Amino acid sequence: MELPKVGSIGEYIREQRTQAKISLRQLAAQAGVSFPYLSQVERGVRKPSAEILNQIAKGLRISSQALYVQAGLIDEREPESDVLAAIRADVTITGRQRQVLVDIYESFRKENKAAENEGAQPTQPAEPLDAASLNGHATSEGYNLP
Amino acid sequence: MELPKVGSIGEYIREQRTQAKISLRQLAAQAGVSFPYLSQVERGVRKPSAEILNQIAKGLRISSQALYVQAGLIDEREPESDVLAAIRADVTITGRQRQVLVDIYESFRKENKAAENEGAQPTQPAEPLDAASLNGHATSEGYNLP
DNA sequence: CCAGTGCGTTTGCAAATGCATACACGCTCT
DNA sequence: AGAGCGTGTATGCATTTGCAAACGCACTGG
Repeated sequence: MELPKVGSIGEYIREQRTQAKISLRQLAAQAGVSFPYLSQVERGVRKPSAEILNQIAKGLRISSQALYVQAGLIDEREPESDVLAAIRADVTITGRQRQVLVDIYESFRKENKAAENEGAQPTQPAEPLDAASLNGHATSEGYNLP
Repeated sequence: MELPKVGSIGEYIREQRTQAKISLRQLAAQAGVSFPYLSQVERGVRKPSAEILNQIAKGLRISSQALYVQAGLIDEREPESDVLAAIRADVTITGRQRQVLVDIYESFRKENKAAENEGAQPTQPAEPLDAASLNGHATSEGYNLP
């Protein structure tokens, strides 16, 4: 067994960045790293240290552990905590709210899977979500909910 | 700001090692790193990369995450809700999708809390997010909070 | 007494990280 | 035509990682 996803950490970061629709420099600024270095990291030229990885995770607003798992730095013995199970087990929300969350999550999964199978389609496949209507700019300013 | 815990990771490793009653060289061998380097790491002279950390964790038979937390590489905020933790740890959705889910969930929580205190009076009738526009079919009937 | 073995530490040194600077390309104005 | 601003990329260089080899110290036993 060779290591399948050794270099995938860079791809993953770039994927997350482009999905978030922020530029390399923006992410670098938010993460507190230099943009040329981030570029090299995304292409697998350089392998970032844990600190850099952590800061990138912060800049991307994703969990550090997700990055570590992708980088193969965590054995991921756990079945990547099931979101649906957690939602169903939550007693602080109503049944209807639960249903909304489940539906949205599943639709995300479905569209992501569809995007995968589409291969490299230059045009953005169906814009999966009107996230802009939720928070406007998720990137620069902090998001605010009423 | 965050410089104090630089050496604590080394202390932690050494603590774990002595507690396991194995020598520096033994641990180095099991972890697949050189013993001189491990010595430096334990005294805070060198700061190991994530890979080394992961291997040391393996050698110590402890969870990688414990080490990362000690090294300050994982923020380990309070347990939060299981739902949020699961969402943040999910690698199958994009950062923006993640943020949408988090926002929706938090808004649910907030409104529920407001409903508790106010009795049955909807404090803010304006829906914080039109999640229905995200997936269209998910909640055709809409979801007015009780 | 001092060879043999274990321990942890120090000492160079190749290789890598991470940054600042400069570069090439694309786009929009005036 | 350019100037200007945006993107991502190559290059030079200080700093650091991480290792192999050599070191000092304590304990054994032939």
